[in-house]
Amino acid sequence: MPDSLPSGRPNKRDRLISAARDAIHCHGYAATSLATIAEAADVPLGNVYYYFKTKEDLVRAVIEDHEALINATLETAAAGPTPLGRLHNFVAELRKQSEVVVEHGCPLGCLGQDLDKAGPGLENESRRLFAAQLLWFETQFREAGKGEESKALAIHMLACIQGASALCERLSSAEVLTNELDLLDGWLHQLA
Amino acid sequence: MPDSLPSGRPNKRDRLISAARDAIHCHGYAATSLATIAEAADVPLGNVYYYFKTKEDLVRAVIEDHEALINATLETAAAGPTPLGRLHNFVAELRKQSEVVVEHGCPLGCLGQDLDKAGPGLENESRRLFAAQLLWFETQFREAGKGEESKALAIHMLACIQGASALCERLSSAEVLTNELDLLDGWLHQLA
DNA sequence: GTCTATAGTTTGATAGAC
DNA sequence: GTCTATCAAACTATAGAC
Repeated sequence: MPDSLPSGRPNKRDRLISAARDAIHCHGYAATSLATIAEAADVPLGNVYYYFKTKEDLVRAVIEDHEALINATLETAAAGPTPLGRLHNFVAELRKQSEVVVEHGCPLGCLGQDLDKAGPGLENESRRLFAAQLLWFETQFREAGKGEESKALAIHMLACIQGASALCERLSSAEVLTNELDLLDGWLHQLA
Repeated sequence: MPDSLPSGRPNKRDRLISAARDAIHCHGYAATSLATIAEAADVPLGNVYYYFKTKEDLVRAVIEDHEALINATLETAAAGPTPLGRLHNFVAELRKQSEVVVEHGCPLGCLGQDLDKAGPGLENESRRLFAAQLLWFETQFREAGKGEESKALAIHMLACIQGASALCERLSSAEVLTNELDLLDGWLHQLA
């Protein structure tokens, strides 16, 4: 019988993914052991391998989880009348994460670097973390009439977000992130 | 008798630091073993501990090496008549590193994240990697008459560089980096 | 200063009882 | 599906001969 549904806590598979996501965000992929993840998820170590054949398989599920989370955020931000307004909405969503970012960095950005450094099985997965964001940004810019420039604008916007998040963590200053997001809002305003 | 000076290759200590710097840049701190570093430096594993008491000590020496390298780059860029011209010079130096960045990311940025994720002994060392750069940027902006705004401008410039480098590696596109550096040059020009 | 051998621990992964 | 016990490999670090 399945272990989830109306009952108290999520099933073991989801608990493992969630625990892996958090541990990898805090300590990095290479430094996070399956034992740590299993303990945090309250699942016996040997049982992990029933749900995920390898550590690589588990992090692949974590990537999918991140993709679902960012897609949900994009859907939230999509509730706005104008394309530039929707981009402002997304920036507003980022502001809510500043406490997490100052502590452990951007979840997507950190995992992206980890994947680029990881072995040959994972090194091409990092672009997936940013694909949805980039496409959504580009779509908004295109709808705002930016034409062929839209893709470059999307990349620039994501680069600013990633750089601001990295520096925010490195300097342990949430103000760094909020200041840079202010600049981003100003930049968007100027594009109108 | 010392193992360096006019002879062929650097002494063992410097070889270890250089090998550690490269391996950590390629594969990350946590995933890089002392055995790998020792082999690349052509030093027996047991001998590493004569020069560095722990792996942490070795990465601390790598940090100092990075600080020396970035200081040398800043000195090169400092050869210019105007402060904004010197900032343009620095951007020009960054352009020369685009092949390395697209392959393994910004050496300072990657190590910075690794240090933030590492244990309590290293997590406060990452800001040292950026301190010299930030101070030098701020000095140039101040000399350009930007006053109290100078520090914020320095942080913004470094954030743009770091975000561009990260996305350049993530998307395996050197063009991402060069495009963003073009924007940075344009931004500096506009500040004049 | 240099190097071999190895201790002691942790890791990813498996076997097999229930 | 679940869990204990454990393997084989890799790791940081040390001991001790030279």
